[in-house]
Amino acid sequence: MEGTNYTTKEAVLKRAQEVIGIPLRDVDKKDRLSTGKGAIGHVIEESWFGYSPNSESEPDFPEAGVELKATPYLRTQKGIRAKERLVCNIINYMTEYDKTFDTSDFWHKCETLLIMSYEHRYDVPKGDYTIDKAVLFSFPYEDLLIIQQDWEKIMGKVRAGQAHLLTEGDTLYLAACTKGATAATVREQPFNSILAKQRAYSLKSSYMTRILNRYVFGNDEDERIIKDWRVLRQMTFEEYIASKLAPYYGKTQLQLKDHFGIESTAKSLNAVLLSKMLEVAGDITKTQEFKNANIIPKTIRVQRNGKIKESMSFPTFRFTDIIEQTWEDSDLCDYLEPAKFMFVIFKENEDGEYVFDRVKFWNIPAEDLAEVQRVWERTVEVIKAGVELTFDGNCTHNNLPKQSESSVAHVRPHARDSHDTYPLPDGREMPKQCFWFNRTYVEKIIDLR
DNA sequence: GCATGATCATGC
DNA sequence: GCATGATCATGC
Repeated sequence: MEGTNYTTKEAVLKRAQEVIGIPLRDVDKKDRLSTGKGAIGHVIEESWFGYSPNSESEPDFPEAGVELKATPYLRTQKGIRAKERLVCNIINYMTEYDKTFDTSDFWHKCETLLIMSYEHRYDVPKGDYTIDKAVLFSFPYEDLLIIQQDWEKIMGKVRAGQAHLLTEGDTLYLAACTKGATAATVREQPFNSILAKQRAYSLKSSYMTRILNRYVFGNDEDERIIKDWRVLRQMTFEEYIASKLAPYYGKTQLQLKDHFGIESTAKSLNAVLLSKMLEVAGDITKTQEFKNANIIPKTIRVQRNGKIKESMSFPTFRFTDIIEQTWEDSDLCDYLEPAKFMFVIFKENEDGEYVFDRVKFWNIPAEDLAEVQRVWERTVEVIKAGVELTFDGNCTHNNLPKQSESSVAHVRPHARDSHDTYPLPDGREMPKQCFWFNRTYVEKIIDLR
């Protein structure tokens, strides 16, 4: 049974707000709290609103047109952050593709959300948790335009017979995340006999962080890149960025510096240049669009010989953490799969100066993510078995996955020096390491080979 | 010339 | 003090 006792948005919201501050162990009548994933949502639905959890295509309160979502957040030094993506309904590839956004299952179910948020606290029993906020959420129009573009992109792949190639990084705010008992849960798709992973519509955790800050906690807005959202009726976000930057293609770093009157050091120069070109006052990575969509800018410098000198690094990992993780919930997968990279490409000219060539938006394709997974799993194996370290009098060599072993990724040190270490599970110390994209793989991504 | 290990520089 | 982007040094 669905939440039929609450037939208006106001009635739903009123009831929701009455649970604020009550420890969940006092709310839970059916001893649901200990049941793992989704337990808190179930407690609210069953014990507070008095209906059984459903996974149908109707919203939880059909007459009121409201979908209930209990969602956790974290308090960090940098403020409120969503703990995870918000997962909505499973995508029925077979029926959804010939709908429009307005008639889609997603919009039917999630047009209005009742967001009930609670703080996730490690080492605190779930019974002590309380719902802290309950708000009705409708998507602001400027976000909705991007979400519609995201929906079209997802359906574009389904219509092209590529549902099996969907990944979270394809889109900006609304994503198709995997959902199923195991990674092997698959479904049919309409234009290809290859079975595709079961996926659900989801709001990226980066976008959820924004919703929580702005609409649930009422914190200040970050600066927007797109001041007048109506441009998104004419073009996609990526096209807009490219249109703003294109006039500067072909200029050297020095010319751009002069043009904008910047006196900056090498490291932050490119970030500052980007901000100027996009007419953003502050830090480009702090804008709404970049934060919402998890866009990670990376500068790539192409040498005169058409090659890239260096591989691309990612955050370091702790040996003792990584062996506790599975690939699906690993830090690396969390980082890479939903990320949208913005490569800012400079090319060296005859005079040895770096010329702004272009930007390229990119996210990792499913098959390459699978290769990263292979490298990651081998890394975990080696660490679990005990890394072999040999000192040749100069350098310490190891047997973690090397660049020569994969076409995509490898593991290498990323530390201040060889004394900047993390402990191995057996107690030995090893210089901090991280995953890197192979130099040659980056060259392939930006069409150099 | 390139892979691999090591380290520097900057900003928060 | 640390994370992160960037780069160097050595040996095959």
